[in-house]
Amino acid sequence: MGTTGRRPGAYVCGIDAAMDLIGGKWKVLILWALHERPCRFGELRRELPGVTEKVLASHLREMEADGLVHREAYDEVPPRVEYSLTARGVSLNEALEPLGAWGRANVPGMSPAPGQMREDDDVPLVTGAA
Amino acid sequence: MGTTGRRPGAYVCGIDAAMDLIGGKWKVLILWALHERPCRFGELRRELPGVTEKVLASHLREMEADGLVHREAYDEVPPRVEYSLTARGVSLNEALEPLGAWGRANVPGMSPAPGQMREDDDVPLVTGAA
DNA sequence: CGGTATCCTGGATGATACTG
DNA sequence: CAGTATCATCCAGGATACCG
Repeated sequence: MGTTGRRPGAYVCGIDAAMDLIGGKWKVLILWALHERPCRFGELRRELPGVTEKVLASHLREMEADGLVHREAYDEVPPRVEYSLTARGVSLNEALEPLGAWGRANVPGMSPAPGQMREDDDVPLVTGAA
Repeated sequence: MGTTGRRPGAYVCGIDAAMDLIGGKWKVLILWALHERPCRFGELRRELPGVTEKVLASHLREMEADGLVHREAYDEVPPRVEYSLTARGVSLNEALEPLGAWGRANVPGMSPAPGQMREDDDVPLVTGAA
């Protein structure tokens, strides 16, 4: 699933183990969107400009299998499904924090034109949770 | 270069910006190895079981271009080249710390058989650099 | 030793169409 | 709305061979 293709328990260090869970092209963005608020499938799709249903669904299923995302299906008509982060997902997101900060500080092309940016770029910076 | 293919400055958040720099299959491992000590090309190759020269060279060139790795070529016979981390590389490595800790704690298949593991799994945890 | 030059492949990603 | 099914594509990564 990940980027490394090193899945079968042959990880060299914790980082590439974690990387395998977020290696998908949209996974950190999903984590990101979901950490804001639970989202329905369609909402999520709108949050991630350019993702296709197939890929989104597939990523979501993988992340669910990895225990990062919780899927709640309501048996209604029309159907409604809500995705949210599990505690594990939240903690992963927090572990990703410093990397995000580093990227914001060190990667050019991050400074977005005002009105063009996602304001939610300032994150909680929690340290107490899992 | 990265995993996202979102390079041209169209990053959604700092995390995927950073991810783009470490998305290569061996990049975090290179960062990892180099944070231990500067390495020659051949050493590096031995550190990363399974990497090919082409890919290693290519990753190294990208990381050099990204300002993460410094390449020092000594004009000797036989040729000698030493790779080391730049301050930027060191700081990225540090930003990766929490993710590594998360992976070690949360991903099964990480608990290595004694003697099979890399003991260098405990890292400096420096906070003052870069 | 420290690479570069080619060719090739798998699998992740994308496009499109269809369904309960 | 929330997906699944199929087919097409792209390219990072790998294999191999050769060079200064």
